Amino acid sequence: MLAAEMASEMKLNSTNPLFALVDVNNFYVSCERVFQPKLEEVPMVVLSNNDGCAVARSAEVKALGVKMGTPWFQMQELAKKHGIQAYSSNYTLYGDMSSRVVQVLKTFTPNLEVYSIDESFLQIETVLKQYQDTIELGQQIKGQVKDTTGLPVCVGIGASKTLAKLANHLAKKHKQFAGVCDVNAMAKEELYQWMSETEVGDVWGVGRQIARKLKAQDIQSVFDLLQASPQAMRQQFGVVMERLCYELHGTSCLQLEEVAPAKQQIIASRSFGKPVLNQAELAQSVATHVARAAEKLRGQNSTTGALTVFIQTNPFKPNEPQHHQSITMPLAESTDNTLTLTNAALAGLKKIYQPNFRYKKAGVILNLIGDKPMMQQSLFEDVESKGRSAHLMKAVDQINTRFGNAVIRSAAAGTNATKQEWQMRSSNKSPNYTTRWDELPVAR
DNA sequence: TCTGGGGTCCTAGGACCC
DNA sequence: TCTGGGGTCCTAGGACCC
Repeated sequence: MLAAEMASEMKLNSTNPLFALVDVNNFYVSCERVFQPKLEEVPMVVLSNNDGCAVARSAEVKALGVKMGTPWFQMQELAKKHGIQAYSSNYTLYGDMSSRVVQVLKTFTPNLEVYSIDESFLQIETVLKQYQDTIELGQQIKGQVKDTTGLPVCVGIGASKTLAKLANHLAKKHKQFAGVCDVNAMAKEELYQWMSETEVGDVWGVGRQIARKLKAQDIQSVFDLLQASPQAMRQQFGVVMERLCYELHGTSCLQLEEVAPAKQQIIASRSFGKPVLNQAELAQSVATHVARAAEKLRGQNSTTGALTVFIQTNPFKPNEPQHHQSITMPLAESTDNTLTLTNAALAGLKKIYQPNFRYKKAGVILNLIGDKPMMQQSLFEDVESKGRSAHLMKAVDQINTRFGNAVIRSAAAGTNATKQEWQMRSSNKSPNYTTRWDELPVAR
């Protein structure tokens, strides 16, 4: 290599970002263990709402082959055989522990993105000079978090977020890394070796579907994916996949997001422990969900212009009659008022509720995009038989009965009605089409 | 009998406008 | 009335994440 090239490469390296991903091991399980040290080494799981399924597994349970999301009732025998203990989840506790971890991480660098309840990305190239090397920094982070919170973490380091994720995966899986892995400092040959031993499905952003399609073309390992042309991957899977390929090559495409953007939607929903058969009980649960959602809404200083209510029967019981329905209620003006939202939600529920179904889940969604009233119509019932126009008409009818002068956005989309028939009025200032039911034409 | 609760981004394709 | 290109806006649905 020429001196000039080397110099330019050095310069490039000095400004290139370096990411560390800090991830708590078996987060929920580890939280429980902090407060009950006797659970250390005990095979255990933390269960979802209603103690339905395992949402966290200790290392011992993972080793037994128990998958994430396994229903608790399905692992009864295994639990008995291996003495697996189960705990109900305590999200308040986990949230608190999570922020303590973040506080510790912020003492290393303010350039930090809280990615999930148990993971943060740190941008570390600027603070590196205070340490011997990246491994030293990683070990310091790991030690500090453990000393301060009692929680075990692994640290993965790489030139892109995707590589940091991969490094974290290696640190978790292979003991010889002692919890800290830097794929950036690795010799190329070694990295490629690890990559060829790691399944392509383990890459951040490659889910089940894409992994299946990749494997069908004999792209089995991360290394195989690295060999593929990003352009070809884009052709097949889209731009997200292309970015992912570049990231694997060490070109950072995904930036650190230090300020969490405001949510675009807020969901509050729950499954019922046992089937619910009447509207009154559904109403009660919906009201609770609205209250929670409204709290979250105020928490981020937003208002919402529309609210979706949905109710569902149990999809795991295909032999029972299924009823999945939702309705979006536009609001006269954007609000964060619990009472207003509750009234709209209950009115919506009244419209979609049908007796003689065994309901398993209810929830509400607040749509916040642009703070504008927003309509999303999705009534699933009878779509096939009635066709789309009839379907839409019914939706419009339902809303209009309640609101008289309904705000309908894009109501004409997907129907056979022409522009003249619909006579929609719109302007740039008000992107919503306002119309009345009695002005709507009959769908053909 | 018992199967979580959140979120995001992207694409395809229709309606519409000029 | 027909044809058509270029562009925007919108929704549904798929795929992914923890």
